[in-house]
Amino acid sequence: MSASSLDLTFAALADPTRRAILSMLLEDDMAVTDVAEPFEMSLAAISKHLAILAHAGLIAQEKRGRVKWCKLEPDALRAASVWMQGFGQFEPIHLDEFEAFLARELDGADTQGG
Amino acid sequence: MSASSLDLTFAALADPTRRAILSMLLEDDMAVTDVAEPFEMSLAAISKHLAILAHAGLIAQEKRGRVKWCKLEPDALRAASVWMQGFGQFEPIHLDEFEAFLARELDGADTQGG
DNA sequence: GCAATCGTCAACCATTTGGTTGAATATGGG
DNA sequence: CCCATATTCAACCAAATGGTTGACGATTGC
Repeated sequence: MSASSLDLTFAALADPTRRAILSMLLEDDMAVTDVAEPFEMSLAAISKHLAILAHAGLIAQEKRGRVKWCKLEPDALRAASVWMQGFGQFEPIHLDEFEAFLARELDGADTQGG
Repeated sequence: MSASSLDLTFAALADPTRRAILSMLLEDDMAVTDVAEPFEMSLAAISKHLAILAHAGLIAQEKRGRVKWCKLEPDALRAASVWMQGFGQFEPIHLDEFEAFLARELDGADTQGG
């Protein structure tokens, strides 16, 4: 209970399905059903994942009509990013690296059956 | 099983005790017993936490004599940092922010009873 | 109005997680 | 050698996690 913001953020990011969802939302806002479409799990499971992401502040959900739109809230990553960079004091990061990651992650995260 | 590197990293970081341990190791290498000292949980519990951090590559453990030394491996954070920054494209991060975080985290992570 | 669509809720289940305790395995020192 | 120290192992436990299914409440459109 009452886990810290960092707890929630890192825990949310620890699941590959949730990271894949964030990657999808990076391209465009999506309805819950559309988020669920590429995954092999039930809509209810995706709905739970989205609730976890929303609770961590990583996405915002807005209901318009019967459709609930999900959009990325990248600012929520800043706190965690601050935390991590404080340790590493890394050189600047290049987009290439990030895109390589996304490619590797998406190549498998959408076929997880359990 | 066979969780990805990012899975392991983020999952390891999701626990406040483990983040507190990393913060401690930021200042100096430490023996397992000394790592455990400020916490209210058993040595075995800390030993498990350290194993999780080591498995995620966030620390290295080297046994010299009967003492097992733990040291930070900040490079392991780079992959996760790359991932996160790709989303946020944040402005440069200042050490002040990080230190503020550490202060807030340490002010409570060592009194968690369960 | 009524059926179809969108999404969540509730109950359930298996597995993982984070902790405990007590015994066991090094290792070091008098 | 024998005892203390340092750490892990093994068994156990409660609670959390990630999934399922079926029923349910909203909303839309014919």
